Amino acid sequence: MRIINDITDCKTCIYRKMLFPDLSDQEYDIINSARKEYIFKRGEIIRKEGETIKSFLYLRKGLVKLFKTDKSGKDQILSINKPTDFINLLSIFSNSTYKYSISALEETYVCDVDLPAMLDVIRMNSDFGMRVLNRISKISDEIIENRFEINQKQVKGRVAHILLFLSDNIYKKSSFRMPITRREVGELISMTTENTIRTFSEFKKDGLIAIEGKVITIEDFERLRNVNKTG
Amino acid sequence: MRIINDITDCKTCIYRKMLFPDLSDQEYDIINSARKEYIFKRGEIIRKEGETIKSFLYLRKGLVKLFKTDKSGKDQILSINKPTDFINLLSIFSNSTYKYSISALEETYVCDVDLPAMLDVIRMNSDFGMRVLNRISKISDEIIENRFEINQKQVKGRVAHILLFLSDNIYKKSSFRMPITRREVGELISMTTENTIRTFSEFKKDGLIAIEGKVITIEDFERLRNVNKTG
DNA sequence: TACAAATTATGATAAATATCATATCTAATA
DNA sequence: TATTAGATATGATATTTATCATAATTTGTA
Repeated sequence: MRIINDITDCKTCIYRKMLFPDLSDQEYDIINSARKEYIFKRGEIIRKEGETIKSFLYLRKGLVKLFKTDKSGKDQILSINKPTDFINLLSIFSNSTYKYSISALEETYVCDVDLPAMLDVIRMNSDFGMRVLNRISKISDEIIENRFEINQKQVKGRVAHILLFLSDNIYKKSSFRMPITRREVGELISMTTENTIRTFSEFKKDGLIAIEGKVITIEDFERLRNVNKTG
Repeated sequence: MRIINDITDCKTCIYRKMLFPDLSDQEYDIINSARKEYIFKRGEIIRKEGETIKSFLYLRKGLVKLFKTDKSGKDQILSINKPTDFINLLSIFSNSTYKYSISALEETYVCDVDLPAMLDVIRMNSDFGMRVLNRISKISDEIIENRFEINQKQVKGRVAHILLFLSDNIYKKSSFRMPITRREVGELISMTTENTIRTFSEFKKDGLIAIEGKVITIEDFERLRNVNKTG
């Protein structure tokens, strides 16, 4: 992890319009002066379950996973998040400590705004508050919705679900480098690594996808979407 | 469903201290005049997936389930909620329509406050807003946490989890009338009705619980907690 | 480059869970 | 009260998934 000293001013940030379109100069200054920017390398832990929540985290660039570790040491992945998500989740309002960990799946840029400063601006500008709330709550909603989907399916449907999620939501391409290992796919869909791998092999054999090293190409969207629905 | 015409004034409501300890008279009046109170009988639907969210719902008395229905018509229960939960969940901030349905598991009293009035008071009183947010976000957090727990376990552990949830969190007694059928227990823990029933029978045979009609008595907490942890 | 560790891969088998069938019991209601 | 739908119960069997074992391949790093 590396702190960026020469940070971008929020006023000129390219993401400004996505979140801060209507703050006053004073409000910008409060956020800007309470803000740090960090780069995390692939594999680095951004926040660990149990740590005190001290700031809002805004994902500027990169890809992260939110996960929990059970007593036996096994991980369960709650979600994969991309720019420009807030990755603090709801816990920021209901808990003082993180209930999950966050780690970087690729080089990731995070804006870190001190909690009190952010709450001050939310209190000053309730529209901004609602927008933040809206964005944060969407992440919880998606996790719940996603678990609902996953729970209805069995292995093949679950793997298809994840492949389509990566293709449709993250990369918006039919060909992409897998950002997570097969084990992690398993942690995301509550399946063993072996069965996840087997399913990838089967999809390849059946011509649904092509696998070249880490690169996956979806070759038959129609059938894959069908497996997602029915399998 | 029946509307209560002679509704309790928030200022004198016994639940006041749990949520509204510090509102001004003006703020009370805004909420009070935008408020209705309903009684739902056991089995009645309180809100249906897809309906427009028009109000905050506060559970005064009773017990409800939040559930989603998939394409094939099967239900999945997200959570069971008791007084004095807000039962709107997060969707209230991130969606305009319900993403799940709510139904009454017993006679249930619900306070229904128009959304715009509630948002006005939240804007006027940010401490109140934070308290509401805190309460709502806790429900989402609990759903996520609960799924995490359930996913790690297999049938026996899952059934034990639900029995202990009902005993520890809902009734705070070792003996209680089951508020949901075995099918619904299955919908809550992602298991078939048959396997859920079989597990109840097995717990009975092993002396962990006693079953008399709808009444369940936990007879051996220690072993049941152990099954919850390990099985 | 070479080594170690992690990842992907696949087979054989065991275990868990779902499905189908049938029967009894219970609760709602005409 | 008689009827019926739903809930509980249990067995037999099929299907799905996990576990264990072993090997090839890839990746990170000394």
